[in-house]
Amino acid sequence: MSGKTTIYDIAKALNITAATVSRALNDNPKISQSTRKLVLETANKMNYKQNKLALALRSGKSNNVGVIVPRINTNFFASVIRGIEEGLHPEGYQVIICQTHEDEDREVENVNTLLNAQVDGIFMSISNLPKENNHYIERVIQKNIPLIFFDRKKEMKNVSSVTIDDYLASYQTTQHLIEQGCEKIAYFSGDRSLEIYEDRYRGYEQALLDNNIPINEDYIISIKSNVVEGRDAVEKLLTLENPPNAIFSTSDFAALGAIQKLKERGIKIPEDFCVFGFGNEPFTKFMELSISTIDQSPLEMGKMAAQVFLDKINNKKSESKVVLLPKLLIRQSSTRIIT
Amino acid sequence: MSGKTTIYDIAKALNITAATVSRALNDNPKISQSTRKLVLETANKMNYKQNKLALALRSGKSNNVGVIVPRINTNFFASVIRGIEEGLHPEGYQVIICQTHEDEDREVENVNTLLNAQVDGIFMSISNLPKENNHYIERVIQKNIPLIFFDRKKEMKNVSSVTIDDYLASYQTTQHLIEQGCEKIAYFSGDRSLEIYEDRYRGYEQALLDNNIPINEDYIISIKSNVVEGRDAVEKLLTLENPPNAIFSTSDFAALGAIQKLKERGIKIPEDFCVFGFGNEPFTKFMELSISTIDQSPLEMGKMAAQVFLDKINNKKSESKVVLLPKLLIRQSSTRIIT
DNA sequence: ATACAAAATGTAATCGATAACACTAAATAG
DNA sequence: CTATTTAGTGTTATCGATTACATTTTGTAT
Repeated sequence: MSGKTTIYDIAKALNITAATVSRALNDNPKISQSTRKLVLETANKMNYKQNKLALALRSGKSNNVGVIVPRINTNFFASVIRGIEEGLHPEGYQVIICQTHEDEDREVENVNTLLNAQVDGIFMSISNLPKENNHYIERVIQKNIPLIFFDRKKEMKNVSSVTIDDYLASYQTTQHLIEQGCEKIAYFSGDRSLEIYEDRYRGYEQALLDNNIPINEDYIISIKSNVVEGRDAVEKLLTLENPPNAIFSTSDFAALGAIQKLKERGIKIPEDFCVFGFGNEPFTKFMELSISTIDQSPLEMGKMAAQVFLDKINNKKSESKVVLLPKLLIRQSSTRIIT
Repeated sequence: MSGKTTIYDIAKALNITAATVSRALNDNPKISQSTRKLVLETANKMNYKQNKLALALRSGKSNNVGVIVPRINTNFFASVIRGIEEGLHPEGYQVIICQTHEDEDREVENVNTLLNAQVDGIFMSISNLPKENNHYIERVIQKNIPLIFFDRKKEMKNVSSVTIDDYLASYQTTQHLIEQGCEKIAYFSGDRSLEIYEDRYRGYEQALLDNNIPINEDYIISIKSNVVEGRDAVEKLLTLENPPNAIFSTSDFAALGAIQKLKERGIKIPEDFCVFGFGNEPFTKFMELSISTIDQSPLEMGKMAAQVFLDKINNKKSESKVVLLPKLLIRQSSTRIIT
């Protein structure tokens, strides 16, 4: 009795067949009330639990979905996953999580693993820039398994996506900084071969152009999302002949690093210098000098992604491109003028 | 051609049987080099991927493990999960994540779901205090599925656990605060019906006793882990006739709330008041006034839990109780004396 | 009581991979 | 040149649940 009761065990106990047991358990109309009741009672007594694997093999649906993210221990990704989980759990789906650690090979491997596991759908925030090598993504599409990109998407046919309007977020932020009296705005960019970072850059650029501010290439620095890179970037900026008086960082962590370094140099924020982050990491709110940032509504993003998946599964829509509105959180680090 | 190649398809293509194909793919010795090569080539050409579900059904091993946590979007749990994932991925396991939202029913439900899904092991940080109702846990043990508690454990036979030495962490912290000249130490406690919170309380208590400081019941406040509760608790403490001059909070978030409120009241930290948190949330380090806290090594905890699971699976050990050492991170919020 | 419809149950195939056992063919021993 | 080993394949049952189809039982009408 290692605790594995199957419908055959129940059938044997009641001297009927497994088919009847199955029908009873599934509320099949072709069954008498008496046997149904008997089966249900016995199943309960024998502590029967349906083997989802057997079901999955037969039905071709595993009731699992996969989520592929660069890493899970950042607020953003953890929250999106939570959103997906909350959206899908009521429908009986379990979430399988894979991390790529920003590694391209790992991403390919993860996709394959999930396909082997027969997941019913894949949610993914891409880590790399699958140059021409979309092979592994094509395979998902071919197998007709719903694929939903979130945040870091890639424009493709037959693939859904849920993102925020990164262009708008960036445009509005830049506009805000200009309104605060900053015209020399440095920009910390992520890898622009990823669509979101390209969109953000375009927003920044356009806002400057619309305000007749020329683009200064010296102000544009490519960084990775961490504190140290923010510090280093500021150091570089301050050595310029004509240093900036604001930073729009596409990473909250880099924004934090920038603030640290600026303070060390005795530069006053926001009086002398404004800083704006991106992502609404929890710490941005907690700081003594709270950091202005952009909220990407990760929880809603996850829930929306779940909904897109369900719509596809239920044949309501074949493909959706959902774009959420960014929320500018204007806090102390960029507030000179109180309106 | 929806992209589902099975070994039968390969067999048919080569005019051999599925058994032979299976043997070829599994490097079975009873096969000729020529057919093996042929099969491998054909499998590759037909883009064959093994169906893990079929394998799982037959072998009884799903190669999935389940993780049950209160929530995933906090640094601690996200990091533990990351650790588990990193420890298990090389062995071919996938991680399925479930959240309880601190709800007892949800916890029971999650365990059942994971059992149905035939997971090979369950990692869990318990949300509730299964009074006498250990039924759902017993079932896991009966089915002989490795169960590993982490952090929030419950002492049980046949169940492994990975925790830090909460008693020691608490004792050392209290001792540290006393050494900093604080003898009136308030204590923010979690729910003491959970073992970890009881252990932490005992450490606090013992350290005071060992220093001949009487316990002041007014200083002991039960809180939930968030900023607001920390603020409220401080307010209460400051109305006391004899208010404390230090707080040891078992939650970083509450510690942050406390610091905010103390500053608003013009109380200087650490000169007039020391604060110590618990958990090493990222923000504690980033604050202008960095917050002293205790690191629980969540990544290592996860990796260790993974190892404990593997040891059990491989019959190396039947049950392990691993206790990691806490790391006191003494930062500005509790540093009066610089040694 | 007979015929026939309706209800309830049984039989067997299926999902995909594996493995114990059976079998064929070639290889070696005598 | 026959006997026996052995390398290589084939046959078939299995994991657990579901379901189309077949069969039995029950109920109803005449």
